[in-house]
Amino acid sequence: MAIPRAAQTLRRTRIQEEKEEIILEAALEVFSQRGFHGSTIDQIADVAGMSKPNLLYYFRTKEAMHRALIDRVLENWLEPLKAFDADGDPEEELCSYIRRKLEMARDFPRESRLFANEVLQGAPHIIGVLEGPLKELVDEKAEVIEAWIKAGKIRHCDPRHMIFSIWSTTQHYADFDVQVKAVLGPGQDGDDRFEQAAQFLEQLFVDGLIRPVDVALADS
Amino acid sequence: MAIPRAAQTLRRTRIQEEKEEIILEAALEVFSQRGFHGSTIDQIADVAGMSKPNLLYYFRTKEAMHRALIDRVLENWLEPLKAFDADGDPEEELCSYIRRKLEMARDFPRESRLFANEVLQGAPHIIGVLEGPLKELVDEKAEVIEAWIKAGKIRHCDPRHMIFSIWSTTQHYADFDVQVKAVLGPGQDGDDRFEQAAQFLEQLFVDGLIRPVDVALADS
DNA sequence: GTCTATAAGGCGATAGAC
DNA sequence: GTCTATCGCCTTATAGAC
Repeated sequence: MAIPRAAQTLRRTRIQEEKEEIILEAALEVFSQRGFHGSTIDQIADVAGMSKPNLLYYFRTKEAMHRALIDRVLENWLEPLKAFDADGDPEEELCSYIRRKLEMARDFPRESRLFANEVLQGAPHIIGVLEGPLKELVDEKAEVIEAWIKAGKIRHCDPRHMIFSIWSTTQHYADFDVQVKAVLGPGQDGDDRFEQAAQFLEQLFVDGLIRPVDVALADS
Repeated sequence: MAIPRAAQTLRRTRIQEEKEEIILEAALEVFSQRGFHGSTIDQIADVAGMSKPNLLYYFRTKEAMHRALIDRVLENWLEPLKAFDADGDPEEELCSYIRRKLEMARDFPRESRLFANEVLQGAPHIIGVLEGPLKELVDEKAEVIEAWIKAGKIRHCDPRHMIFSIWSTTQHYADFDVQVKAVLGPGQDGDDRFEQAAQFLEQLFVDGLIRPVDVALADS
């Protein structure tokens, strides 16, 4: 028996949730690859193994599907930055943040590309998130970094641009994966490039932002 | 008088070139903002101030327009990396490359987004360039950097991932401009963020890759 | 060279049977 | 809940007058 639409947002059956899960998984696959405008409901229906009208039974419009997907993915996406801790050791926190972000680029490239596509095209659906929750989160973490600077634990630098540089360098391996693989050539095994990236980036950020402050220059 | 299509590629009149110029400028505006699939010929025609059939007189298909645009923009886009010189001082070369790339992000953000859109969606139209000319160029520059490393002029690191990190950090300010502006907030005047980025990135890369090798740690 | 008109097909969304 | 059929719009591309 059909359940009225209004009730769906309040209480959903297990089956409904499973179907929505399948649809959103397919939507992630398609939206992340071709962007919102480049994607069609047909493509998503194909991937989901369902008919187009059936998809539109669960999500009334293409936009609703996209919005639901964004909402669903956004939480996990911001988690690494939230985990950034003021009490920890700066070098350890920095490295662990880089590592986490690289792992996400490796394990959840579609999520990264979903947001990249969105932001690249002007972020029409999430501009509110960027100016609200995201900005507040960055402001909060920027204060942590400022405190480290004032305490002499890391070099003086602009905390916000430091965060940008971590975002860009790590997400690059998800968003521009085709280019990375093309430039590195075919001699690579599996996920080697992520290991190499981790090593390079940890060195870059640690030596660039931390080491010169409190560690004497000993070995090369 | 209509000139046969076949002749257009061989010899074009000034007027034809000017018209094509206008169309490609409009195409850049639209394609860079919405990606290939999200863009319509109508939108490009509007921006160009011409009728849709008129556009299709100069470029027979939407794909042809896109291809011509990519070809046209690609040359300038690779120039900064080509200018990377083995004979120069590593610190100077590195800084000047970063500065150049940041200037391009500031002055030609549409070109950056055009490629970002393309690569993000799997680079269907330029995969050949990535695997051919781009890879070769990077290979060549990687050797320069390797030579610097062996000469003890910069720290040991992976040259290709070093190039990736410069690309990603600088292009971030073009491709994700909306997000950068949202996070930095409204208190910014004009292009301040590019100045801040230049300062941060030069410090990061110089201290992270060069200074520890041959400069004693004196001042903080 | 540029226009209006239109063909041909893709797409989002709905109708209604089951 | 899921299907087939279809509406109505948008988009690429062409035809043909000027």
